[in-house]
Amino acid sequence: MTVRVRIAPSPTGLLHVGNARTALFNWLFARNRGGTFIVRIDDTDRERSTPEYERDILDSLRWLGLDWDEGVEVGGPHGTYRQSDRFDRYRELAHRLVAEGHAYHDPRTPDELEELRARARAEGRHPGTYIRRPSQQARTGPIRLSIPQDRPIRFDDLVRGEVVFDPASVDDFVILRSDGTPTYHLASTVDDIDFAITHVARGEDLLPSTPKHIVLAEALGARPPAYAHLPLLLGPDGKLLSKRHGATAVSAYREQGYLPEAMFNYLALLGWSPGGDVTIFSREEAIGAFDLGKVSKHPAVFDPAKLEWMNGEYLRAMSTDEFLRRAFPYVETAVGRALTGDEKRAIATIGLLVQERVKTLAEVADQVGFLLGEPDYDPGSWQKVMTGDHVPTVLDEALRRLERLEPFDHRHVEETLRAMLDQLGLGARKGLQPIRVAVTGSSISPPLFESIAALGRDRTLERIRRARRRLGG
RNA sequence: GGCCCCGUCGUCCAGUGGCCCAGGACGCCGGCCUUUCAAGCCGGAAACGCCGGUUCGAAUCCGGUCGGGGCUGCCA
Repeated sequence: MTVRVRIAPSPTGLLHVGNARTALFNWLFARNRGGTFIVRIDDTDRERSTPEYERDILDSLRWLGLDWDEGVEVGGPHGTYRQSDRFDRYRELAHRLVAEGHAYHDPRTPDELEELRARARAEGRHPGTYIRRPSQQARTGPIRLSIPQDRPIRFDDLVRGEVVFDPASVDDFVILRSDGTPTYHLASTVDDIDFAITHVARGEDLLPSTPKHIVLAEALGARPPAYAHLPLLLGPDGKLLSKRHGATAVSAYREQGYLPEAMFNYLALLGWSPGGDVTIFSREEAIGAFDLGKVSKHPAVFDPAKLEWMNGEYLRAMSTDEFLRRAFPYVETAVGRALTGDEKRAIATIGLLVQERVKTLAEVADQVGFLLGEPDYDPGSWQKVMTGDHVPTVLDEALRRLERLEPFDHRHVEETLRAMLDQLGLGARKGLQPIRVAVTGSSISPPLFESIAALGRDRTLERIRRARRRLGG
C-alpha cells in the first residue's frame, strides 16, 4: 500500500518551527517511501482561524521546500482539503454513531461534569473516569463517543513502540458540540479515514488523544492509521517552545535572512539524524536516509545559536554570485528602496569579503550600508578610535596620499596606506582604524582597502575630510 | 492529583553487549592568523541521573528510584 501522510495545521497563528519540523518529517517520510504528502487545513475553530495565517503557513511550507502532492491550493480527489467545508459530513457521521449506539447526547451541565471530574480526582483516579454515558437518554446536548471499558486500547507507535492505555483513563469525549460543529477529534479522525491516510506523524502532545482517535475510527468502521508521535520542541528552560522564548515563526527567521536550506537541515536534526557524525546534509541525503523508526523519543531544545552557525555554513558554501543575488532583496528592504546598478556593482566588489563574515542575509545590509549612503558615526567607535593625538595627522596624511593615487584600486590603496604607516611610525591598528571609522562610520567593517576601493575616491576623500572637520583644529 | 511519554557533554546528534577510561557538531575557554569584525586552523574543559540486578563483560538488557515533559475543555 502506498504511503499517504498529511499535516493539518490550524490557521490560528503563524507557522511555528515545531509544526514546521512535524511537516518536515512527514514530507521526508513521504518522499523516502515514494508516497503522497498532503496539506489539509484544520479550521474547525472558526473564531480564531484567519486567511492571513493560512497564507503564512502555506508560504512558509513552500519556502522550506516542502511541496505537497494533494491538498489546499493544489487540489486532489478529496474536495477543498479545508475542514470548514466538510461540517455536514462530520455532523452526519456523529449522528450515525448515536444511532448505532457508539455515541450519545450528553444532557449534563458544565457544573455537573465538573463535579464528576472533581470526584474522580478526590478519589485519586483519572479525571475522566466518571465521564460516561448517563442513565437517562437525551436528544440534545453535545455528542460524546462512548469508550468501551472492557479492554485496553493499544497500538504500535512507530517511534515509541507499543503503547497501552487503560480505558478507564480515557473519558467519553465530545465529538460534536451542542451548536452542531465538530471538535478537532472528530474532524481529524474522519478526514484521516476519508482521505485514506496511512500514517499519522504528529507531535507527542497528541499522544493522549490517540486512544480516542483509535476508538472513534473503529466505531466508524475503519482501520486506524499507523501512528508516530514525534518528540516535542522545547525552549531553553525545558518547557514547550513558545513565543515567550523568542522568535518561533518560520517566517520570522525568513525575514531575518535565514536560508531555507539551513532551516531545513537544522530542523531535520532536531530529533533525527542520518547517522554517524553527519551534521550538514542535503535534502536528498535526508530523504534517502529518513526513517520514522530512527526518530528519537525525547524532546529537543531549539537552539537559535546553532541554527545561526548552520546558516553561516550554508551562506559560505554558495557561490558569491548566488550569495549576492539572494542578499540584495534584504539590503533593499533595509534601506527601503531599490539598489542601483552601480550600487550592486560596488557591493559585488566586496561580496566575498561580506559573505565570509555574515551569518544571516539581513546582516549584509549592516556590512555594506556605508556604500549606500553617508553613515552616521557609531558613538562607541568614535570614542574608542578617534580621540588619540595621532588621529588628525593620520587623516591628513591619508588624504594627501589618496588624493592623487592612480589607479585607485585596493592594491594601490593598501600600498600607499602601508607606506604611510611606515612614514608615521604607526602600527596598523593605530593608523588604520581612524580611517576605517572616517570612511565607514564604525570600527567594525569589511576589510579596509577593499572597502575604500569599492567606495571610490571622491566619496572616500569626502568622508575623511568630514571626519577631519569634526575633530577640529 | 491521575494517565502517558522520556532520561548520553550546557545544547543537538552518534552509539542497538566487548571497537567507548564514550565520538561529531553548536556554544564556551585558550592559542595561531590578522587592519577591525568575522572566517579559517590548532588545542582544551565538558555527559552515559542514581541504585540494584542479568552477563565473563552494560551507555547499550531488566527492575526500582529520582528527575523532566505532555495531556487532563463543548481549544487544537
